[in-house]
Amino acid sequence: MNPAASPRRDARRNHERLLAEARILFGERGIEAPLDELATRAGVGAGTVYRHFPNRDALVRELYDTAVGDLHGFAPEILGAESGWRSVELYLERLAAWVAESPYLPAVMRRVAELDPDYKPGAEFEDAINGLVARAQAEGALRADVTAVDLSVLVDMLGSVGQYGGAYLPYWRRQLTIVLDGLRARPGLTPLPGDGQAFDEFHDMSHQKGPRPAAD
Amino acid sequence: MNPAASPRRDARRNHERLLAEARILFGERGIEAPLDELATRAGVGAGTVYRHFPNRDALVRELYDTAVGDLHGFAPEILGAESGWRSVELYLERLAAWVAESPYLPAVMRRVAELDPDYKPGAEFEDAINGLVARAQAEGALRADVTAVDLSVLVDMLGSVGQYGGAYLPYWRRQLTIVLDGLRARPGLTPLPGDGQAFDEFHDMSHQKGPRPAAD
DNA sequence: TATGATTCGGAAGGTCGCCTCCGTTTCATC
DNA sequence: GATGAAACGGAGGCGACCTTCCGAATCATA
Repeated sequence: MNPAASPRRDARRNHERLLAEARILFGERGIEAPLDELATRAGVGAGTVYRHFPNRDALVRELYDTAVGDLHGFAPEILGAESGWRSVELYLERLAAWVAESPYLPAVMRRVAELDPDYKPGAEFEDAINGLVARAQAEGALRADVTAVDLSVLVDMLGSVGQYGGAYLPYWRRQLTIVLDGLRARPGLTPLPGDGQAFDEFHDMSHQKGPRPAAD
Repeated sequence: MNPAASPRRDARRNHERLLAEARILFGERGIEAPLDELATRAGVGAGTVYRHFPNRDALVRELYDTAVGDLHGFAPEILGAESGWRSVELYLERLAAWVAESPYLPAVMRRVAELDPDYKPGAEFEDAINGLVARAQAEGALRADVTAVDLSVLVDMLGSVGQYGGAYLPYWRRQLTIVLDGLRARPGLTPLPGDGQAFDEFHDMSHQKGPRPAAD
């Protein structure tokens, strides 16, 4: 077979269908959900799942890569905002909304980190986020003691409502508003305790590579 | 056997040991982790697990009940604070810390809600939390448009760092500080969008009983 | 529409974890 | 320390899920 040949139409359709159903199934039942169930939902046989993804990890990896692809789609709007502060708002809003709507993401990220600890395609965004924070702080709009990592953690926190089955998706922007009010530069802010983390630590954290609570 | 008789000492010890190891194991691998593994970690045979907990759900229920018991321990300090605002601070700090240190909790709560949808022992705290919010707002310290449910959601969000394997546990109080600064009453706050939720909705959300993202 | 290559479906074997069962051990009491 | 009751341990049957395999179906090309 020609390795560069484009796959047959039914193969491509099944591949996309499997990815889409996997996002839903893994979001509902976790990334250990039975692949037989995935086959049923996607309307294919079990064998077809394994032709497209040799094993569960290959499927998880591909979900991860498509998620990183999603991220690229957000960059123009967020970075092209008319002010640094507006970029901060968009960064929190757009990414938290995306995380909230992608409940399969946290588990997928953790699994990928277990498989390939040094695979960090998100690192390419670090400079952009740092620049966005610096711009908003230079405007005097964003409090001076927050770091880009702090904002990224807030995205994960706000997006964590996605773990709750979608019931809270219409409401979480109230918390976003509170957070944004807490990020505005103004007199009398409480200084943030401790030092901000480095991006590497943030990656390890959000992919759960750090120390476990108290394993044996 | 006498139903009120206190169990033998070895039985009580194994029971506690199993609960403790289950919290760790479920926190690391989810509540579907193999019970054989639990037996091994607790240093008992598989049969002993099933004598203490007829099935996995019984174990999950007991973990839930001990967690609700934990909650009672927090009430005196939080409600007895010298001001309403200080109560708000303590509420967010103590409970978020507890959630963050209990990564098994979210999954346990969801499972219990599936098993007993009307079992809501936490409802007894509603009045206390509402009172705490009212007091802080009457002081003019807490922004007027937040509800007790908003604060409870923030607790879950801040505590969600517990899902990340403990790597972020030393750092999340930076985000707590930002949130508290956003909760302070002051001129120029952005009004919170939409209406606050009722406690019933919050229960259903945090136990993931609401609608799922897009199940078939 | 004929042909060959590609993809599909689902049966079936293997593995892993659930849970039971009962001979053995530990505990409480005398 | 002797005795009965309670609890323990782990082997093993059972079922669910993973994964492979190959005849059948579908697609692309002429």
